[in-house]
Amino acid sequence: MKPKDEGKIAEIYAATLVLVKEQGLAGITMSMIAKKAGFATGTVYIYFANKEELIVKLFEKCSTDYANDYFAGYDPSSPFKVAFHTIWMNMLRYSIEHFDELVFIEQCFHSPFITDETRKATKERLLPWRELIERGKKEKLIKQLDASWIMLFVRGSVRDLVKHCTYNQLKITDTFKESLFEMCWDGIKD
Amino acid sequence: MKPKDEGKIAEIYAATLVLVKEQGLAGITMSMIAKKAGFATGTVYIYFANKEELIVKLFEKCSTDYANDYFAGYDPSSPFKVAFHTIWMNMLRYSIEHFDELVFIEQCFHSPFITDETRKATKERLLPWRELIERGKKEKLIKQLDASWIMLFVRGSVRDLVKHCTYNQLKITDTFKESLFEMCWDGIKD
DNA sequence: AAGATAGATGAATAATTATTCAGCTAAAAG
DNA sequence: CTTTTAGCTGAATAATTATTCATCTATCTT
Repeated sequence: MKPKDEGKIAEIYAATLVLVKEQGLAGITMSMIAKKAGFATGTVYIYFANKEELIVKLFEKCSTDYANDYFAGYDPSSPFKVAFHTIWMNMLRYSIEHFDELVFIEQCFHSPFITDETRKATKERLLPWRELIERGKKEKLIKQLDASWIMLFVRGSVRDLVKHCTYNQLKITDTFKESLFEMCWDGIKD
Repeated sequence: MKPKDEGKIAEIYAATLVLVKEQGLAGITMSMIAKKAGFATGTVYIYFANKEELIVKLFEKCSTDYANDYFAGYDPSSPFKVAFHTIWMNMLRYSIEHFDELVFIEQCFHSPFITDETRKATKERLLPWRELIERGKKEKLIKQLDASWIMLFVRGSVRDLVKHCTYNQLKITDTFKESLFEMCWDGIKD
């Protein structure tokens, strides 16, 4: 028997992400995905039962990758600002390097494919980030605002900046990154 | 002869916005729109040649309304921080009161319906906002960063916060608004 | 090396959705 | 009040897209 080529799943995912970035979730079809990935339409159905399963599985993959990346090198015992900086930079790096995944996740959030439970699970993966913010509040280093607001303030500003830079093909330098960090930090610090 | 009921256009628009907010651009059909608006599918085609025209016209309407609202009560001769506050509050108010339009515009940006020219035109409507930021830089009141970055920093943070509050049905109080404003302001001030 | 099994193909079919249109209705004009 | 015109309807049709499947192919097993 011929073994399943698991590498094809990655190719299907990659093709889907590129197409969604270019056309949006509303603009993609299964045959477009197959063509972009370089094989026949029917092949996609060997790996995924249908379009919905493909989208949902890709969403879950992106969502967990995203959360893992968030906490790379994060040491909860380090000083607050250091820890915050680590996660902030991870967030920025992920947004830049996996821009198509960022767009895909965002589009899925407003689509019939993703259920409320999935949405909730996605948020829960960022719990350590929330806990860090709470710690910053306790240590009186940042403003005494709801942790969600702080998190959204930070993420929202990073996201829109990365979008702008990506669409306008602007190189994001280290100096630029530190300037952005400073904006975020100044915004939340006590 | 029977006159065209121009009010129907508004009903079609409203139905479309609600559906896109609930289902995303990928999840809506012409019959869903007609049903939601309360009349027959064919009627939609009396007012719009096809689905694309409907989406594009609605996008343009939302986009101009948005830009107009941005500058309501804006007096360029007032002190920088006052002017900034006015526009910032307009942005927030619009995002809250016209949340479905916000979602719709965002979805359209990543869709096959909107062309690059339309995207560009949308940005150009916010020119006075850019000019205000440049003025703030000249007056050394805000950081010497690219005006686009400042604008995106502000808009991104506001957008994600409004999304969160809307989806979680949190009431946005005046105190809350001023707290958010302060975060933004602290982030960009020199 | 031959048989067996599961992957790969892409044209055929099914399902969904966009769009049309023949008949119907309401309002304006005369 | 009648005519006329254009809006309205929703079932019918066209177009698009998802999904299947008969056939072919590659590779594993013995």
